[in-house]
Amino acid sequence: MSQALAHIVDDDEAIRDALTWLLRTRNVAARTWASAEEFLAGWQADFHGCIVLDIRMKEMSGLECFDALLERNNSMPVIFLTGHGDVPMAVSTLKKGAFDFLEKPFDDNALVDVVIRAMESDARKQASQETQATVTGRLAQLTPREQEVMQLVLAGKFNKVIADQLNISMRTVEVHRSRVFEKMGVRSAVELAQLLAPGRD
Amino acid sequence: MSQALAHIVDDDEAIRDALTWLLRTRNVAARTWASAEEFLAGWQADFHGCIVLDIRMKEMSGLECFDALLERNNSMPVIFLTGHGDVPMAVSTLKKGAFDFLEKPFDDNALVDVVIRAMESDARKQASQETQATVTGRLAQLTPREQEVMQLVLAGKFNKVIADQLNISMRTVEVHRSRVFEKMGVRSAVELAQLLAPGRD
DNA sequence: CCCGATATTGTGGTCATCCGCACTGTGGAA
DNA sequence: TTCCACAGTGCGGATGACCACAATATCGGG
Repeated sequence: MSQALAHIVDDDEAIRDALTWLLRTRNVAARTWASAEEFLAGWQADFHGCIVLDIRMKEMSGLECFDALLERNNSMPVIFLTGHGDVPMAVSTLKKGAFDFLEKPFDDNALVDVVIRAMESDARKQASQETQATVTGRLAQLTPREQEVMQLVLAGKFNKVIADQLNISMRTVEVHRSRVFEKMGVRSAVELAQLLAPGRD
Repeated sequence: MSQALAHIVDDDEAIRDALTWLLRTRNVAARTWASAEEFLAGWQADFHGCIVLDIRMKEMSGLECFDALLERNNSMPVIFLTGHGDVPMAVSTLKKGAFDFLEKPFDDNALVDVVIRAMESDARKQASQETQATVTGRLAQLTPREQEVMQLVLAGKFNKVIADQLNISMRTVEVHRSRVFEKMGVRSAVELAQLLAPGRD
């Protein structure tokens, strides 16, 4: 997994260097990209940290870049920088999920604070997504029959009822049930319910 | 429970009348308030629908009114209207949870669409909050001892272990456990776990 | 053709759950 | 003082969950 980085996307080298220096003095690792196209080309799904995105750039704008990232299911928080902001633009980006929207000239410390909050937010999201991925992975290891039985167990049905419904014997249900618990890493139906309740698929 | 209303808060009577008419033609019930103070005085926790809030008003501004509503745990979505919007203001209100932020002059149909989406959003939130309130209410009906036993049941412990831990007999645990299921309206520990997993207290 | 994964079933037994019935004790409210 | 909610306890039985041991059967590869 790649390290958490603040990705600075701006076509002005002076700004890139200034921001990088600013963040480094606060112990925030940064990487710079000279254009939206370059960033999108280098972007990978396992990137973590946050993105500082200038809106007015040559060729592809920050807004277009943001839309492209949304389509790729980017998970990193995006902080917009703009010189001539207008309200509808700010509103629409925030409603689309941007983390913040700052107008130049901005306060150096304020930007760094926002970046740090964004990176903390991403770290939290990442942690919960990883546990979620573990659960999903374990679910994938279940055979079709086991998943079927699991659903009925979660519905609170007795083994006897499940057996009737699937036209199999109680003993077979017990075997599947046991394998489900084993593969999912739980030891009771209660734990299973708690594992699957917050964030179903 | 009160009906869903679009609450229009603006000190300009012409605007209030225009918005009311606009919404009525699209079958959205509206109620007007001539100032932030008046609205806050009349506001009740069981209001539902949405709030259309002008920012620049005599005496208390829309922003101050919004902050007051946040402190009262208002649940209705707030749509800001402003003549001379500035970006930081829009950003900060949206980050504080405002539903939208529109600049005058705005498109009539666009505003109505936003109001309708806001009211739909509130209806959904209200529905989930009501089921949550039901659960919380039932939890409140449990005696302290019953809550204690419930926690241990949810931790997946056997009645025997619970009995040891609370220094009581297994039979007593069974009685409490049974009462918990009865009061919470479930028939198994699995249902209980599912009821309490999404949104703990 | 043999192997592994999947699905299935039975026997017999242990442990846990759940429930009705009967009973004790305490502390606060009417 | 009487009534009631709350807490605690024992007995015995019915039912469900779980497990070790033991098997059969299908299917897709290697």
